[in-house]
Amino acid sequence: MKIEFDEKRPIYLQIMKAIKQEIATANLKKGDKLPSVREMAEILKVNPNTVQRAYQELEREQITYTQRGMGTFITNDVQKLKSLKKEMAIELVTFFVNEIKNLGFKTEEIIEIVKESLEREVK
Amino acid sequence: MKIEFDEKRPIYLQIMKAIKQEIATANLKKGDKLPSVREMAEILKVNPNTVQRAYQELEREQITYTQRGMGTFITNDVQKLKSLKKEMAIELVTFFVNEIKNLGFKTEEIIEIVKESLEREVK
Amino acid sequence: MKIEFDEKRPIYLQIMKAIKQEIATANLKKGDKLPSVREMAEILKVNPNTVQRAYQELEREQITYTQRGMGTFITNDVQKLKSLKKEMAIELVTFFVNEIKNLGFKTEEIIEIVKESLEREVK
Amino acid sequence: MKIEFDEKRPIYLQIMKAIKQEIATANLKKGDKLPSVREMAEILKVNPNTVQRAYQELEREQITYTQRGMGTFITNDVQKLKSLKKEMAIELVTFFVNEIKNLGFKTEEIIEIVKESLEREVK
DNA sequence: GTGGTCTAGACCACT
DNA sequence: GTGGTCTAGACCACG
Repeated sequence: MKIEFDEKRPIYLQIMKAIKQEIATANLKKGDKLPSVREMAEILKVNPNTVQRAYQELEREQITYTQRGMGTFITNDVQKLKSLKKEMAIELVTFFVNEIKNLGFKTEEIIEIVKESLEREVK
Repeated sequence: MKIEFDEKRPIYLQIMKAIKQEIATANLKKGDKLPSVREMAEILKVNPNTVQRAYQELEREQITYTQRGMGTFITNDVQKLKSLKKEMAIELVTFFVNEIKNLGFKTEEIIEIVKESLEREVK
Repeated sequence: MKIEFDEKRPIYLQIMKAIKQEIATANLKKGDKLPSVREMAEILKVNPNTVQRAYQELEREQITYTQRGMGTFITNDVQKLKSLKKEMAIELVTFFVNEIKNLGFKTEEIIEIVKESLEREVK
Repeated sequence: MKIEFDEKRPIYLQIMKAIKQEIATANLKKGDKLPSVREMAEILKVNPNTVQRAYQELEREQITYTQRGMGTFITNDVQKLKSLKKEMAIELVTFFVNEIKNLGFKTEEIIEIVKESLEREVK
């Protein structure tokens, strides 16, 4: 796992997001063990406390669970994992649609803009 | 002008954004006078320093200009104002496309999701 | 505010609890400002990070809110504050009743024991 | 014996507590043999080290004793077993009374709350 | 080896 | 001055 840190946003949030994306793309599956706090800290060239913070928040969101002395694991609640991808997508899309409407674009225009952007990506 | 502040993100940035959106939707036009720092501060129930900061940054981006003793005005550079809308849209869309791809969605799916979301909005 | 730290339990949890008790006993009321992180750290002879952690968790529980650059305040949600006392009491009592039943005491005995203990306190 | 582990509190303490409760409710009597460390570990789906630790501490508190090659047994000191129940009850009650007073409840109120809670339990 | 907590000290952006 | 984040380094209990 590699992360290009944004420098502006809290690192622990970026770690959380990266892990969530790994789950969304099924690179991380239920029950998978995450690297230990120290390992991950070394991988990311970051202080262990920062990783700890990220793991803690993930656990609070019930995306991971920890077993004393064993490590941190992706939850076995498959439903949770499925809904995670959906939730992230919905949040992202509604944010996007809101913002773009605030700029005064109409429905048809928006579709057009997105298509354009996607084609540009393909190149 | 009313803003629902997020409290988590810098207030001055939220003010800047709101003003830019007013410009994008043509509620604010070239040469329009902005409320004075104090007026705006009172309207938004915010510290004058915060408004000051927002105005300052807007001027640095050459979206506004100030005339001593007269106040702060939207720039007369029409080109600037036009490109503003486009820039904001592009930035938003590329951000969106990047993020949604990171979630593992394919091109066709993305269009579908956006359409769905737009239809939901219409209701 | 003074706290006698337990040494066994996390300090930040003990700080949180102390603040909640201040609220329950109405020593802290809606909108009251808490000492700044640094002040409180000095008062309690504790590292600022530890106080920070306590404040953060309190905010997550919506018992406090923070205003950027202004400080941390008790929530204005009176309902929340009222229910806080009730919640704490209920949690405590149900815990107690559960535990004491697990020891095999019967209803009448329990009342008796509590009364005894209260009389002892009075002395 | 079944235990629903809390995962937040040390497992070995939870095992100790469960055994003590079995004694308090007379499900375990003087001289009774406890399951071997390995058996118990399998029953509770727990690392044998953890059970070992629990048994060790129980022995340190002279609640059990071990005979080499024979296993671990509840002490024959009937006095000890009787006082165990009393001790646990006293500790629990004084803790409860302390806490509830810290919430600002008065003596009469406390009795009332406990009664209410007990009635609710009966239903 | 594992996570959890804490101290010390620092830097930053915001008000 | 305020909260928020981070690093460095340490200690602890647990498995």
